[in-house]
Amino acid sequence: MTEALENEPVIASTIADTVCSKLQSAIVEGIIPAGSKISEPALANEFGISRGPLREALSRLEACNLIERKPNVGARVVTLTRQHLVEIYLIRESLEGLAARQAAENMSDKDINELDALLEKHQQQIKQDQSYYQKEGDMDFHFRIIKGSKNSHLIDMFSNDLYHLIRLYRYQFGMVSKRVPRAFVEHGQIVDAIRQHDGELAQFLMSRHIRSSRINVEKMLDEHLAITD
Amino acid sequence: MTEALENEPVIASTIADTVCSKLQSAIVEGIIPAGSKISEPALANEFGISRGPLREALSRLEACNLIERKPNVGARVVTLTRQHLVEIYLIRESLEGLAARQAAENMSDKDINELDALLEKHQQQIKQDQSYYQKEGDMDFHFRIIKGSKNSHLIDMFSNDLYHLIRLYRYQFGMVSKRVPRAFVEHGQIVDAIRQHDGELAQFLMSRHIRSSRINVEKMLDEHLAITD
DNA sequence: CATATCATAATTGTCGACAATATAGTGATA
DNA sequence: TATCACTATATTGTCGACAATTATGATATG
Repeated sequence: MTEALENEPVIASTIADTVCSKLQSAIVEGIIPAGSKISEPALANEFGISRGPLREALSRLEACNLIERKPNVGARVVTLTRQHLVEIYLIRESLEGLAARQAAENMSDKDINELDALLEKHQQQIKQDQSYYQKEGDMDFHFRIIKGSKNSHLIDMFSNDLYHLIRLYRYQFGMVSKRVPRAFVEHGQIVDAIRQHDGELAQFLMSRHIRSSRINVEKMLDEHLAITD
Repeated sequence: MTEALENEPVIASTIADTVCSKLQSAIVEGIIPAGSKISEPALANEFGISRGPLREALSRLEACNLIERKPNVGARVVTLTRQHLVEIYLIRESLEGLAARQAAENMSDKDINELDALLEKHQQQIKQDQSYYQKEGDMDFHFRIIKGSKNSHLIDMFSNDLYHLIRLYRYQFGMVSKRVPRAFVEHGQIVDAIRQHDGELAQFLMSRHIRSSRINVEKMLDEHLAITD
């Protein structure tokens, strides 16, 4: 609860901020479909704002890699290709391994207890409804570990860039894997390693966890087995 | 030479683009000192442009982590702390290890030959003038490997973010290490591994190379031995 | 009929002015 | 004297209009 207060010190948000958030959600959830062109006048009209703050929001979306802009031409929503997805997984394999290692070194007992609680909560959710865990819960866990690393630059990289792309992929490809039970077990192993402050082990387990996930995804993509349960 | 043409298809640069580049250089080279406040009217005046494109440039600088912006308050040039520097080194250790691995898998023979040529050139430069190699040459080498990974997202992350921060650190702390000869040897080992397409080895060597560099930097920072040769 | 050229329309980039917010300085009060 | 409140100033955020560039479609020509 202390955290909750610290995380939102003061929210002096500008129009560009709120619009950027809304657009992030809209793109991730596919409301603005992948590959579609973005018209500045149209969007500005829709939000009832001027083009100035909208352009600033677009700048940030470009930094998030959610849109691509060409000078004097315009912006398009990014389309996630298979190759790009693999690239992101490889990066996660590498970076989240580091995050787990630093989390094992830097997380406080309180942090770890909260992580445990999250795991417990996920177990409940899985019994009731796998889909939530698959879409957002898994992300919650991974993000928690990133934050636990206390590596501010690492946290930044995920918050501004990778986080949205991963969510985008989940919505866009929207396939349900049989790995959920297995992934949950692996999450438990990672937390154990962190609790023992075994950085090396945590790194190894996290890297392998994501690698397995990647291989699973590659297989599903190859077999065109999206949405097949 | 094919590459050279492909890399610069057409340069339809906007004002925001060029100003952003100039500001990047100015900040990295310390012309705009670390921690200094950025006044939008003043800067716009200096460049002879309006505040519109300047703000867009500032948005990108924020994405590069070269400045920090607070709503309704303004922008300040980032000041690189010791902790932040260590964070970046840890990230490089992780990411450039991955880059080396993928470079070993994906670099063509032509790419590798060019890498060899670069190494050769560096050897000449070291004999004449260590300082260039220290400041930019080393960066050239590392960036070349990143590009060699053919991992577009990885390349993006470095081009937009880490690259500038690393250069900033070099200028800001501006210390000369005795590791130059050793580092050069390690570069050679890495290229060898890449030539043999031994991804695992390349990854190991690159990670260790950066780790050594980090430890060296930490030691120098602890001893307050900046500028001491 | 296909291609090239040119004029038109639409979109993006840029500018200057106004509104909203934060900072600095002054004066009043405990 | 220190602290608080308030005013004045300066800076940032937002807007609407204009300029520059690109995309579109019609027309002419081989």
